[in-house]
Amino acid sequence: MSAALGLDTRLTDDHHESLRLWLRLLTCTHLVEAHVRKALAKEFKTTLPRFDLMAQLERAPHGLQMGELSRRMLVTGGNVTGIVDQLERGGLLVRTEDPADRRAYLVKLTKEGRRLFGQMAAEHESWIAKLFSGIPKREQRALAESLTRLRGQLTRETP
Amino acid sequence: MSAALGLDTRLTDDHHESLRLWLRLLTCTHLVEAHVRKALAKEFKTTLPRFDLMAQLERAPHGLQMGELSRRMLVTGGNVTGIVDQLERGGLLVRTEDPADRRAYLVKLTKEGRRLFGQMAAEHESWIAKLFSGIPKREQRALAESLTRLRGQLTRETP
DNA sequence: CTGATATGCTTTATGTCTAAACTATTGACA
DNA sequence: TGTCAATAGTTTAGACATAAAGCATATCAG
Repeated sequence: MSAALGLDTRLTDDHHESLRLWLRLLTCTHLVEAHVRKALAKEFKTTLPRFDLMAQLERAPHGLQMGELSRRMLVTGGNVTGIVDQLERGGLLVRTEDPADRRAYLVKLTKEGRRLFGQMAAEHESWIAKLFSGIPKREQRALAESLTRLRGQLTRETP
Repeated sequence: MSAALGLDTRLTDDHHESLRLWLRLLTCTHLVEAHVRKALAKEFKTTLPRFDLMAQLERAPHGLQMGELSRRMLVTGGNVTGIVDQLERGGLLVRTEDPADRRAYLVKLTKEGRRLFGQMAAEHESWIAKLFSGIPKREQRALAESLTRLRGQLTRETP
């Protein structure tokens, strides 16, 4: 945690401004991730990737193809296969045939999956709110907007 | 009841604002990470965690204990063991005895490790600069400052 | 000095992630 | 229509990550 602090303080040169920003991004993300991962494990015996995948499905009631899940989660296809396998074994989602393409599945939450995700999402939101509670809402909004521009830049840069 | 309801919806909005910020952070970090990971693999046949570990050692010429590496990199000790093993096998660092504590090592870059890291760090910095080049320096600085406050909040929140 | 406890590191079991190779289906096109 | 590249998904091998248990050494209280 004092990790990037040491590195950052050394990078006072203006040429390193981007590098410093990147290290801050990385550190903040890791800190939040660690907190959420532990909370999900403790409270729900589950993991962040599984929660993430369920969150994607929640927003797509008609189901998503594996590849679409992969793109939205920014992970590779093989990875999605494994996570879907586990959630399917747990009865939280199902692979259904895609009537339009016999190579593809449409992955959908089960009723139990929706029920459980509802519980988890509510808790998750309150964890996040608490973690960010020391930052004024105005600043949070400004941060989010800057990051939106950055995201646009990054997706244009790396298609 | 209606008073509580109004408060509730306002809190929920705040929650969503934080959640939005968190998702942006995560997405931007993943995009940059993916880019850097691929570049490190392609140009130097190495990985981000190894690069990261070497970066920590570079700033500590007298060497670092495994546990200190673990704390600075925000990962568990067992993880550091594996990465140090690989870099040691590759001749890029050495475990030396800690004269002050016979349980501990001091891990140090070798001359070859310093040489290689120098090359990688220069390239790495230019990749990052390019990825962030669409964001004005002034905005980058503001972003980094906001993230510094957030980092402070997070390390206080999750000790 | 001695025993209890804490610390530094490694090992193990499990889960996540990538890249690359593989199977099956689709779709374009000559 | 027959061919063949592209696409959807899975599998494989290997690296990274955690938590938890284990071993060796330090440290401290009595």
